[in-house]
Amino acid sequence: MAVLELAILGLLQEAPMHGYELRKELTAKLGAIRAAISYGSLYPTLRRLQAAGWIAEAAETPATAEEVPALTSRRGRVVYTITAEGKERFAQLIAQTGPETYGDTGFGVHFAFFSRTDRATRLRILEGRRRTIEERREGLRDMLGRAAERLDAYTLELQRHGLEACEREVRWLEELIANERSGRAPTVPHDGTAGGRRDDNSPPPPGETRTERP
Amino acid sequence: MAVLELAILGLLQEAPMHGYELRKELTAKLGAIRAAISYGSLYPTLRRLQAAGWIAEAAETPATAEEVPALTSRRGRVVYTITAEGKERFAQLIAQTGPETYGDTGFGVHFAFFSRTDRATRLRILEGRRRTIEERREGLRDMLGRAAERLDAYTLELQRHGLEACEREVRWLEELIANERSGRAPTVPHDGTAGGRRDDNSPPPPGETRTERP
DNA sequence: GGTGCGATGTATCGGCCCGATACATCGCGG
DNA sequence: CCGCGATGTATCGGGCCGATACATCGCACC
Repeated sequence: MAVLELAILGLLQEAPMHGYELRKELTAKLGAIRAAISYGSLYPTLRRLQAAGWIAEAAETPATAEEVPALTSRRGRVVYTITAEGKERFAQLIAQTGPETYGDTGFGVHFAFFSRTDRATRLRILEGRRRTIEERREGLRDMLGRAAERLDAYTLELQRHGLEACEREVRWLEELIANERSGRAPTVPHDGTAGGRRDDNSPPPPGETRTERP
Repeated sequence: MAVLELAILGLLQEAPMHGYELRKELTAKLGAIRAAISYGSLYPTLRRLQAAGWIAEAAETPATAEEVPALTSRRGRVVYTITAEGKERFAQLIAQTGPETYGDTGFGVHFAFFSRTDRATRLRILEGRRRTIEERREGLRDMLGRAAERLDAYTLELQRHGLEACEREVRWLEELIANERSGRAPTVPHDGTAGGRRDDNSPPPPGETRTERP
């Protein structure tokens, strides 16, 4: 359910990471959605995921143990790895869609992991989101029509701006949906990395698909 | 600090209301910002505001008391009124600006009450928001430039869409700022209701400014 | 004349996530 | 040699949400 849970599980599938690094990657991946993830959310979530068995702690020991045993009692960065159950959990979360999947942040985080989502689910989410935004749009239109005289000029201007944003997003979603249906990747092919022409993306070629990381 | 606190205080200044009605007005006024206010936030907040003395309970008795005393022990709708201290609190909250004023929801709720805000503060908020969005925009530009190859096509597309939204909002804010400086009200004069040509809006003509309400 | 259903209305509980805060290490420039 | 910013882990209080429960009223439908 939670946004962070999904995002952490997704990122740890690319590479093991410690909290600080995780936050940076999270901020990069979700930068368009929310400003920055707070440690006040991150660390408790990590603890929760670990307790559930989705992720495991792999304390970073400097090559050989016994080395520098207690000088300042260096706690060292705590590196987390995703477990097999965690991968299962991620797959389950990414595939299941509900009303909250179509809210602003819910949709954002799902979209950010579309390259790990099968096409049918992608379409389902895209269409659900479109539906949701269309309803919001209708609500704003009604308000700008019927109840216009009850609201002051600033509130009206806010609604107007919101309405425009809705219309724009619907158009965007429509494009994405058309692309999905025709088997293409999102706009601007860039190179071939994740763009190509496959009509589904089954679990990325076995062998973990991790990006290189020092 | 809280969004709801500000919004409730602002709405109760237009007319006394009970919870259910308050939620509808809240949803209308903030419809462009957040979907719908949850009762799970609303009622506890009302309790908090009442405890602090910003609002007061005015139990709705059907004309004469003693009438229909205990049949089904009708609890009746609880109507809330803003107190003098509440109005003071509102004025203080609306005038004080900080980093959280420039976040998405913080800005939205402040903007929705701009007709109760003096022009200097309006300009300060508008410019602070612009600054904030410009920074977000730069962050997204950097990501689409430097780190483009680290991200998949979908994440990239999400950033691109977010970047466009930022650019659009900056343009919108620029217009609003120009309008404020020139002493005009927000775009589209509509009629004269709240739009006219006053260069400040001192507390709306004494006498409560309440809209008619049955 | 009953019956069910949607709108009205108040309220609580568990849980996610945020902002503030605290504390410790490291490398670098002044 | 001293401060300062980046790296790094962690807790606490509190706002807000989603689910849930419960009660009344009026209207349509049978």
